[in-house]
Amino acid sequence: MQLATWNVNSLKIRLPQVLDWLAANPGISALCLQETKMDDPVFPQAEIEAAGYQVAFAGQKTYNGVAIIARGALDEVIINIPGFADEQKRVLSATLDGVRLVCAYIPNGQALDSDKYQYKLAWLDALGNWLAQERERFPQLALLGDYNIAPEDRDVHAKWTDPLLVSPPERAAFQRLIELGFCDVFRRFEQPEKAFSWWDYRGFSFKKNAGLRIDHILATPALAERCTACVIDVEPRRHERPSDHTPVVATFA
DNA sequence: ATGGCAAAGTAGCTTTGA
Repeated sequence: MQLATWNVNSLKIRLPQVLDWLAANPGISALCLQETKMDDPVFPQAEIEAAGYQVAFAGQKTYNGVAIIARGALDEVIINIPGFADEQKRVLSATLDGVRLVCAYIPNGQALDSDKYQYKLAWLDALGNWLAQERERFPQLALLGDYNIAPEDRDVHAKWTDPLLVSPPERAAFQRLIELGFCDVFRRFEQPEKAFSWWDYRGFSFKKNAGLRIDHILATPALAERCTACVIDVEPRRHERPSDHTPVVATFA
């Protein structure tokens, strides 16, 4: 089983790239998308199903929007974090072959003095509270998405000066998930130095590999022990008109 | 200190992202 996450920064623009990537990677069991940026009535469900997949989605125009594309049936689909009032469509959960998938687009935060930063921290608190329960209901659970947090300094290129995405409260929120028992499966394996999942569109950042690792796959212990590989696939970032993020893929026995 | 790039909404720009 292969699980993947990709912030596509508009599915309207990126749908052909998503379908091409799935065709080139036929072993993918589920692909979690963030920033689809489209309302449900215009979601390209028919095109995705025609390619041989099932899909669940929770859309919003302009901002946010999440979806899960899967090879099999997606059961018990839930939108957002239960009990946490949120206008924004940022979380979508479903069960595939006994594995609970949580697709999340964690808020960016904009700036440390912004209301959006406080929203981000409150949001992460609610996510942690909820997942503390979900991991009991679903021993095999993966949290896949754009976390908008670079957990450690090695996940950040040397020229990054903005405190956002690396601030102690943001990293503490990530660490809390680790303390709940979730495993950053990427770090279970030896990885190249300067492995990033996002590069700014500006200033030839990708060419210079000036990026951040902010897209992650966290797994409960029972699922993490099945993990045999986790890689960042930079190929789509080389494409014409790419998303600024690239897919992260984890393989499970 | 600032812009730089891309996308969306909407029609000359602004807002947001990370």
